[in-house]
Amino acid sequence: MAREETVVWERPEPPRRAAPSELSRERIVAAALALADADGLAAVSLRKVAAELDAGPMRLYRYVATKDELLDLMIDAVYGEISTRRPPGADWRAALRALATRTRRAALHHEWFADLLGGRTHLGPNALAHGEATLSAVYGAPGFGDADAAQEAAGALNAYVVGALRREVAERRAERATGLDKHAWQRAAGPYLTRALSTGRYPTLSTVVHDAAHPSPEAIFTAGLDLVLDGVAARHSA
Amino acid sequence: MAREETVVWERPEPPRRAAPSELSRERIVAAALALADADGLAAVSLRKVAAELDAGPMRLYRYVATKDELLDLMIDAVYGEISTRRPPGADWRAALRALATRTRRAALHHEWFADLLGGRTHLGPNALAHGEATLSAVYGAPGFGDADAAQEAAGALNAYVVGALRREVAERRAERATGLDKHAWQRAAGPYLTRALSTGRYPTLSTVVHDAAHPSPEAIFTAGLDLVLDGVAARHSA
DNA sequence: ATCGCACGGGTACGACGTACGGCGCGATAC
DNA sequence: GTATCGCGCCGTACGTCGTACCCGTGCGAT
Repeated sequence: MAREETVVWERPEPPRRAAPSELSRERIVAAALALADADGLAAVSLRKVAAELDAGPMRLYRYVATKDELLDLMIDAVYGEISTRRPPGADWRAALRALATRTRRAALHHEWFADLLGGRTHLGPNALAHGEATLSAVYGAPGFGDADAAQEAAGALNAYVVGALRREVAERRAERATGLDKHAWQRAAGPYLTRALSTGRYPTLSTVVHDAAHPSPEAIFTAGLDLVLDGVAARHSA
Repeated sequence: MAREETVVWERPEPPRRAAPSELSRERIVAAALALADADGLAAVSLRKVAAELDAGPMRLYRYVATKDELLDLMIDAVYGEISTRRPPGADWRAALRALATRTRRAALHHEWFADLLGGRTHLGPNALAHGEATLSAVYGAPGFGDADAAQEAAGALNAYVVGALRREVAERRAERATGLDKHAWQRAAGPYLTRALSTGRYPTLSTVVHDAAHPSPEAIFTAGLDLVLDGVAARHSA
């Protein structure tokens, strides 16, 4: 650093006790969440997170071994926002419904969460708590004694939620990209789609798209959710 | 380029008719698939794909506007590998089962496909054909006249498949990362998990993990699949 | 007061997606 | 036949990324 190239007088003071900004995983993750919420996952870089905390990039490596690890922490933070409290007096079905709905709310609040959902095994404490809540909703229920049955039900439900949320977020983004137009998506989303559908190569698809009532995203989510829960119930009674 | 800074004799010839390597979307996508299959999605960069075809990076931009567009083409190429032919004499249930199973096979063959599943709206011709096949399996079935019901069933099934495949691929990778050990995953996957489970904070989770039979991934996939199909059937008869 | 060591984090590297603009080629005008 | 023009292809270069490396700093032992 500027060995002798200037005289003392015009050489800056040593970097003011560097950056006395206190760091912690919590502060780091909070800053990362803020960036991701504001501008998407792509806006989360170690450099930007660090800058947000008045630090150089490498300081973060004391708290996090790799960028992926930061993402893991972010995921678990969101799981932490999803309450796992069971509504009082709720049967297994209502309990599962509540968990799924809350997960959906979290994913819509942090759209980047959907990008990460199911991408790597989530083993953070909050994710485990979420898994615990899901499993205990069915495992305790009468007639659900089998551990395998419980795992199967919880796994299937979870898979549905992951897939449904990813699709919903993807559609929401596509919609937003074609201008903020309200529900003109299925006919405005690129004249391309209209053209593709009118080629006659996808007859069922175009009939269905044309005839369907296009319910709200929330209605679609709950309809599919109930469908899966019906499947769980079918196994349950058998 | 080297305006006059050397004499002719030591100035290289003009770049030999550049690279006469013939390009096409097909060749580009094929090269990208090969890279992704070999080393994962992260290994797919425009530079590497181009290099594979003896071209400079920018040549690809004649065929593809952006890297995301290349990814879209890759996705559609995989959808193209998934046969949409309906098994002869199959009812709606068998038809959906066949589609889901084939999708799974494709995702296990191209693990990176799972990374992209559900991430953006898939509107390529092969993806549309896949959607057509899914919808027509239920829309034609007796008692499935309602377009909304068909869309609901197809959507729920698709969401399940996306979530289940992402989880399966993620687990497979985690397993591979802890050494190639066969099925020691649930007890070796980090002593961390064992420790976490023995804290007593996840009682159901640890009971279930301990008691469950841990079936093969394929069995898990089909079990969940049948559960969802049961749900579809429940709606169907109603 | 001096020395030695450990380690925190700044500097720098290689790779990325792609904006930009200059070079070379084909078409047009004489 | 030659000179000029314009366009479009793609090489060069920029800004950014994750993180390896290693130097300088500050502390504990002497």
